[in-house]
Parts: sequence; structure tokens; C-alpha cells
Amino acid sequence: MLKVRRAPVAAAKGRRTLRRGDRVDQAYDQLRELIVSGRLAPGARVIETDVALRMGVSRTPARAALHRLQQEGYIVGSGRRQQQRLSVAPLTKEDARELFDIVGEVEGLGARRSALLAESVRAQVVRELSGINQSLAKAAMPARRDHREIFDLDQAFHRRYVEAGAGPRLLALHSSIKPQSERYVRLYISALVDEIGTSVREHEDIVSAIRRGDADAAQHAVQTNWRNAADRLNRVIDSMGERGAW
Amino acid sequence: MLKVRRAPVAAAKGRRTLRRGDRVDQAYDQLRELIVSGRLAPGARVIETDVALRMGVSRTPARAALHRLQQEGYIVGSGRRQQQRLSVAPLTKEDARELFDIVGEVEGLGARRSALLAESVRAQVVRELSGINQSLAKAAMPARRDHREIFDLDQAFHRRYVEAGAGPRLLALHSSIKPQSERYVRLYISALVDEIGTSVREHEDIVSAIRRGDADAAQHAVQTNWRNAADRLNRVIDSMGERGAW
DNA sequence: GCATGTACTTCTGTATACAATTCTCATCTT
DNA sequence: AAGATGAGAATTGTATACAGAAGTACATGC
Repeated sequence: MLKVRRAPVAAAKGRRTLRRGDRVDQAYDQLRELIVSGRLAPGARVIETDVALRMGVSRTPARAALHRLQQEGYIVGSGRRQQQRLSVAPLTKEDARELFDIVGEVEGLGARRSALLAESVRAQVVRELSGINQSLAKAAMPARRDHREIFDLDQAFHRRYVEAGAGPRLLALHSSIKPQSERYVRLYISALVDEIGTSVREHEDIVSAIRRGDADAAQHAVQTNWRNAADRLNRVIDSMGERGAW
Repeated sequence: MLKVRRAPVAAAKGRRTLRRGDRVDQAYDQLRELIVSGRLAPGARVIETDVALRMGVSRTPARAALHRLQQEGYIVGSGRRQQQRLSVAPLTKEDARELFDIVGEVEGLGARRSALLAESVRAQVVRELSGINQSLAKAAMPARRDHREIFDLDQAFHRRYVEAGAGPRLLALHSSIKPQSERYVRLYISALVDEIGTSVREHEDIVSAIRRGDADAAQHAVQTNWRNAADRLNRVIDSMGERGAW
């Protein structure tokens, strides 16, 4: 007996057909990238049906992806409860401050736990951190600065000590929150790279604290780094105006 | 023309029919309560269809609730990616440590921000905190201890300063993570109340730091309180064995 | 001209049908 | 008897139909 197999929408649109369990992740990743990169503007309405169409899936996985993005804070719902209207979360000074504070706490805890690792493990982590930070220092030299490179190196630096020390919960929290800071950084990156030198110096404090196995110092150094980053960002926002929020 | 209106499943089961937007929340709340209270044992399989049936909704809202619980950490998925099998997150010593550390960071940040509030606002918060902590001290007197009361007072104490200082993001994070600690506390509560006196003393440090407006001290005091709580819990788990995990 | 009601459009919430995968377990093979 | 194999059950993933709510625009009355 012949089974009539419905052709998936994706195939009809020439998109590679996704494996059965990947549709939600696919939609989530794409959409998040659109938001983080700013191609989907802050405040923009997000309509389920459109998302589904654009990602080449049905509303069901699209909806799951949207819920996840909402819970993580990339998307906010307006209406009371019924008939939620979703839109891309706006970028504001207050939100930046709160977000950076939270990221600082999360990464600070990662650093603390890294500092508490056995010395042999720590040595390796410290070596890598040092290397990354030196590359960052070089990339920050005024001659020809590559924003993308600076951004990636900074990201790698922070990611390294979090991965080393964090358990599954903290790691999950980190990867759901940290990328949101990227929304702000990307928007004001050119103004921010001017102050990279400060960051490099703060990074050295972090490395040295982890090397010494001083948990309190490591945590504190990370938190300070992020609080200062928030200050720098706030100054930039003040001078450039809030972009993308009304 | 007559419209045939399908009777909702809930009505058929005699359960109050839910308003249109509330089904997911309803399922989420009920299920979370089942998990936190321990009536749904750690490690137990959770089957979508069963949840839907039990909550009197269809699979769609049940599914949304499950996703949310999974993202927050109440439920974990086993299978690789496809055909995820969900089960109630087990309670382990490592997880307790990580969870309490995270809660400490989140609440610590709340305390920090409370300490940075205007003095007039702070005065009111401090008054309330003091009151709650005194009630806690009384409730902890050996004569006739009411676990529920102690638990509620402790909870109220922490909630107060977080609410006062936190923004929307931090608040959301707090209410999604904090209740998970309750899973551990409830399981070992009788052993834990013996050490309430210590907690009361630590709370005094928190109050005094907020009163002085000393952000660093407030944050540190909260983190210490939670780290010590984790230590106490670990000792209890050691002496009683891990319950509910295999 | 402006308010107000009302049909209509748009979008979201929910239920359900169907498909794909994994699991279970009985039977067969050697 | 141990393992392979395959049928069927169980469970999850996806698409879609339908209904309810919110917004929109147009007509009607004053």
C-alpha cells in the first residue's frame, strides 16, 4: 500500500529538509542571530506566522522557539496575558546595566569556581587565558583594528574560565544570558574598542587571581570588569543617544 | 446556522474551564508544585500525554509548560536530541552546591542594588527586614518549632530585599531559580532547622550592610549566607544520604 | 465633524491528526 | 541459551484546522 507522504514546506521552498528534532533549534538559532545582529530591530513586532514561514517550518516549532527567546529575554510580550503580542526587546540604558550586572555575577561565579580547581588544571587554563589576553592586547593596538577579532577574543577569554569552572546549570545560564550583551556591544562597538586597553588590564587581574587560586579575588575582578564595562557602555550611550529604543 | 461547539476536555472532567490564555500557566504551576513538593519524585519519567490528561488540557499547552520547566531546570531531557525523554531532575549534592551558589549570586545582586537605593527607601526596607528576621529568631526558639513558619519567614526575608532592588530581568531570574532550592530544603528541612540560629545571625549582617548603604558588604553577606547554607545542606545530605537520586 | 457601533481582518491559543522514532518483547536462529 | 530480528506499542515531533480575542476601518447617527 502506498503511503502519501506530505512534502514538508521546507522542501517546497528549496531549503534543506531538517531532521525531525532540529526544527525548533534551527528556528531558535536563526531568530536569535537576527535579533543579536540587529537585523531584526528592537521593538519590532514578531509574528508567529511570519517566523514560521521565513524559517520554513510550521507554527508549532516556531512557537516553541519564540517561547524560549521570550523566557531568555530577547523577546518581550506586551498584552496582559491573553493574546500576547511579541516584539523584540528594546535596548535601554537601564536594561544594559541590569544585564551586564547579571552577566558579571554569572561569570564571576564561573571564575570563582575556576580558581578553586586543582592547581594542575588551573595552570593550563591560566596559560590559555594569558595567551588570549595577549592576542587581545595586540589586536587593540591602534594601527589597524579589527572589531570582529577584538570581539571574538574578548568573548573567548570570558568563555574559557566559565567553561572551566561552571557546572551544567551555570553553563546553561551563561549561554542563555551572555549573548544578550552582544546586542549592546555590537551596536556601540566602534566607540567601545577605544577603551579596550582598560579591559585588557582588568583581564590581567582576573588571570592572576585564578593563578593564585584566590576565589574571592577572581570573582571580584570579574564583577568589576563587567561593572566597568557597563559604565563605559553607559557613557557611550549617553554620548550617542539610545539607538533602537523609543 | 448552528455552530457546533466542541466541549473542552476540562469541562468534561468537571474541572473549572480555564480562560483562554491561562492553560499553560495553570499546567506549569501545578506541575512545578508537584515537583517542588516532591510528590513527583526526582528521576520520575514525565510523559506529555499524562501531564495533559492530568491537567485537563491538550498536549499543546502541556508541552509549553514542560519546555519551560525544562529550561528552568526542574525537568531534564535524556535522549540525544530527537525524541527527548523527560524526567524530573534528580537531587544531588553537586547540583545543590551549584544551585545554591547561583541563588546566592542572584540574591546578592539584589541586595547590592537595595543597598544603593535612596536612604529614605532603604530605611523602610530595613525596618521590614529587621521585623521579619526577629520573627524568624522567635520562631526558631526550641520550644515548639513550626517548620512551615520558619520556611516562610526565611523566604519572605530574602524576597524582600530582592524585590526592592531588582529590575525585571533579575526578578524573573530569581523567581525561576529560587524555588528550585526549595526542593532540597523541603527534603531535609527537619535537619536544617536545627541550624536556623546561624542563619538569623547572618541575616543581621545583611540588614546592617543595607542600612549602611554598603553595597559590597551587602552582596558579600548574602553570598556568604548562601554558601554556608550549601555547606549545612551538604553536611545534612552526607549524614542522611542522597534521597531521591540514584 | 466627531463619536460609536459593527463587520472584518489579523493574529494567537488550543486541540487533534498524523508521522517518525524509540522501546518492548516475543520469536527465531544457531 | 545468547543473541538477532522484527512486529507492535508507546511516545514525541510536526502540521494544521478551528475558535476566540484584539485591532482596524468603515458606515451610521447625531
